[in-house]
Amino acid sequence: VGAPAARRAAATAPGAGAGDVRWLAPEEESAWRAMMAMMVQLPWALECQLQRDAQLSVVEYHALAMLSERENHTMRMSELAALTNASLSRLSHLIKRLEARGFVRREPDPADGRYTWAIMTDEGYRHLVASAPGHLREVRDLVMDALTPEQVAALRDISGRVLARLGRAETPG
Amino acid sequence: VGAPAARRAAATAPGAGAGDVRWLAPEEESAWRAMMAMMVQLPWALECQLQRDAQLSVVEYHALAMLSERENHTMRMSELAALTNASLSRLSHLIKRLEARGFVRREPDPADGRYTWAIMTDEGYRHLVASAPGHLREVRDLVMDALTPEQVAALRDISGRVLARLGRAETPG
DNA sequence: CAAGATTGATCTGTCAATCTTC
DNA sequence: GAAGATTGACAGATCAATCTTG
Repeated sequence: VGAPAARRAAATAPGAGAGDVRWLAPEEESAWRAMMAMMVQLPWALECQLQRDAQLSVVEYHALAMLSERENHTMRMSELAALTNASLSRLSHLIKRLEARGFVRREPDPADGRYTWAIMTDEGYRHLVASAPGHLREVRDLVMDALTPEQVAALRDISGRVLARLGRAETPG
Repeated sequence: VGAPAARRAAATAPGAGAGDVRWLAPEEESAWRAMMAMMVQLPWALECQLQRDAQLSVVEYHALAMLSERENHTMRMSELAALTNASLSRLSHLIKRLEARGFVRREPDPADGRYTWAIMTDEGYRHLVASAPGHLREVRDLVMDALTPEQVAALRDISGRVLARLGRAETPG
């Protein structure tokens, strides 16, 4: 992970537990660099396409897509935040913007006032439907069509394993 | 890619070229969702660790790491920007901050004043060396140790293919 | 005037309160 | 008081100039 020069130095460094570090093997190093580059450039490309063609960010699109899968195009803010990998605070800001554009509206849950329902409007739905083909084309073009079916399956497994590690740390103690 | 509900609607939509869209197969859909979640959560986890333990962002760490690999810990701003997947503007702001902390300094190229050299200081190098083990541990823990050697190799190939697609679009015309 | 680099305005996300409801 | 949700202040990235050098 970067810094072969730092590696040499750390290998001879006195304290700070540097001695028990297992550095990356060359295959790991190259995999890591490629993955990091992809994780920067791919989201960026998706952002550009969606912004240009649909004036939406990827999270905004994702939020609308999640809502479209629900009865009445409705979901609690907290659940929507979890599904879009966003903090509640971020989602709140984001939905406020979509609300100003008329794509979503909010209502407190009549049964339990602590909850807020995010409700996609018909206009929001139309916008999503109009935006979907272009976004999908980009995903196909940059990822799915670049990979073999075996690689797509491997990608799912790999992502699943990494996500399991990530989830493990979330509830410390 | 999201919106199965939108898929149904788009399938019956009249115009706008929605008819020629090839939607994602179920295996593709699940791979895509897992990958997207990973691409959000993994960078975030790395940011948290580095920020907490070394007061560095991932890009900042990456920039220092790239500098550490060069003779005299020196590189042109434009080259460093390319290697860190950052825009020149972003790097300029970023280096300014690192400069204020004494980790880097800048000098115009004596031979060609258009170029600027970014030079990592000894203090910056010491900080990088001190930060590397913790960052590496996180990468191992969340990714490398979660995967088989075959999966690591697959990840490199997959990333390479996607990066090739991404690179293809950069020079339009 | 083309390319490297910097700057300032703006937008978005994060963080740390705060508010509300149960 | 705990959980869902919102808010405002701040930090960082982008974009569109701008400046400089060759």
